[in-house]
Amino acid sequence: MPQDIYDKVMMLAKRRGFIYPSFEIYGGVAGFYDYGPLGSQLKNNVENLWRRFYLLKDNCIEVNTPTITIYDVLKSSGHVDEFTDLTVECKKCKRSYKVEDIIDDDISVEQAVKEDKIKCPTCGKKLSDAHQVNLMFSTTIGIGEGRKAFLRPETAQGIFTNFHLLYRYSREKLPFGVIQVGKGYRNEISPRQGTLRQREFAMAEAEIFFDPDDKTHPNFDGIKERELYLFDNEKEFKLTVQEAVDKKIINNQALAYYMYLTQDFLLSAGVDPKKFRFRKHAPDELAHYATECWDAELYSERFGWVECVGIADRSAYDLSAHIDSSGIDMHALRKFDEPKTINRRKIVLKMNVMGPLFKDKAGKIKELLEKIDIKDAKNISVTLDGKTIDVPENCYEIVETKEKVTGEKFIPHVIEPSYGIDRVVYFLLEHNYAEIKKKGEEYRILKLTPQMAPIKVGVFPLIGDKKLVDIAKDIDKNLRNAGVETYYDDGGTIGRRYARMDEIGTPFCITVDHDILKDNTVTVRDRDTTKQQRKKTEELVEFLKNKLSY
RNA sequence: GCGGGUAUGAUCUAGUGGUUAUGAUCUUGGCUUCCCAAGCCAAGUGCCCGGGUUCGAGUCCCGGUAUCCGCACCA
Repeated sequence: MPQDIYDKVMMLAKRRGFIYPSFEIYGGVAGFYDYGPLGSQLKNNVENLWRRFYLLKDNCIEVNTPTITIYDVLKSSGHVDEFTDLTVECKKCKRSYKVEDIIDDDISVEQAVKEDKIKCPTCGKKLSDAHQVNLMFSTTIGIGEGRKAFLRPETAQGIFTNFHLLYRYSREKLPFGVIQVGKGYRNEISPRQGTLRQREFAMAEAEIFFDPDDKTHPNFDGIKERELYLFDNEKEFKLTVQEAVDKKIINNQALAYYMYLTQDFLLSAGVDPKKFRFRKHAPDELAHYATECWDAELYSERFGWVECVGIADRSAYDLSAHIDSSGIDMHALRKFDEPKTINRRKIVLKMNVMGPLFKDKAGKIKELLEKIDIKDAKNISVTLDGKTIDVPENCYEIVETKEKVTGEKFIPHVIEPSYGIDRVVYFLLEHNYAEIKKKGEEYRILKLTPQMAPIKVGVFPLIGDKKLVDIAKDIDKNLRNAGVETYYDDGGTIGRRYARMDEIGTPFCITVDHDILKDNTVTVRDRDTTKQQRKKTEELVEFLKNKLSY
């Protein structure tokens, strides 16, 4: 029996082709959902609106990288170590532990569990239910042993691993932002709550790279007087973006700017402003890579406040990690206002002397010599394989040079807004779902914005008269050719057809009645007011395009 | 992963171990020619999966799966 809005929304979603449980004919699998025809279109509309905000408004660039990600990347990023622990819980004191931390190395985990060797370090009670907490799906690349890999738990790493190329693409100027829209995978222990927590899910992430000494944003002035909807774990309040930064409630301009962009996006998409807020992560709930994080939370009548967007300051965490493990230079250059001239003593090696003298070690010695700090022009030596090797004076020259230094290297910091698209899609359905009574019967309207609605216009002949049908079909075709998603319908009564469109959020309906034969006009009905206005057929495309534009 | 509830057409739902599984919504065709889910006629689609008990299981039992609630988990 339908009980609350979640049930009603999910019923409607399944019946009308928004969301289906995946693999249902084989019993279904928890954590997987299909988007049907209308759901796919709605999701596309959400993603495309998102792109408008990040690609157009914020001038980001977009990339696409594989969902299968090699071990090395996720090892460096910290995901491997944070994700593959066998954990146990103590039923009594409710603590959970990594098994490796509390048992001896010389017994296997299975054995330890069987023999009750695992005891709670805090209260001494027996621990049970050891289980693998590995939120990444693993796979192998190639046949046989193959190469270890995972399905990515976030799209971000594909951006970080290309940083040096993208930095060049952006003409070596900061800040610049890179986005990726795609699937992420987390092998959740027990996914629930429908599409709000899936094992395969759509994400839209932006990684914006900043100079850590300058976390300002070029568009900040334009939005600094706008209000942010904030929550400090006690009360909800509003502050302008500027105030939030001044009062240090939000650490820096960049973070605050992307919070506002996120708020603007969600409200434009049709999220109910009364069911929206930002909540700051407490220090102990921060992800391993984050130094500050704000969640955009949306309110569900069933589930309460749900995180839909995380906006994190990842600092230099990821780039540092990839520099360390790959050896690739992913630094950025901070240019000085004026190039500085630095006097340097430099060693110039005479390889024609060193070669014959050191033979196969010459190359390595050269590398070492180029790194050392030269204090004494004489008595130069290096340590190779534990042996000290003196380098005779005839092997090199010390020259005094003046070098122009144009800037200093640093590792950029990253601000990351990360969106769970499936959650946004669900909330658009829940927040826009409305029920009214019509003649005592329940009447459902999905008040999606015209921009988000999967179908923009219903096109109907008032009655099945062939003349009207032909004209209506013609109008339908013209609108489609003009790029407007339509739905032609001549089945059932006119009221039923309006009702069908209202239920899937179609904002407009065009009805062709007999007046078309006199003055070439049709009626255009507005979903929310049910008011109609007459329009000449030749005005339709322009009229609708105007209503549907962003 | 633990404990509890639930599972009947696309959706909602009735069903006491015993004929061909109830009703509604829905979909399709026909009549009606109509501006907000009208009516009439006809048709269509279903007992989550696997075992067991029984002469006989949608119904009882066991296991699985899905889903809901609570706990844990959600970097």
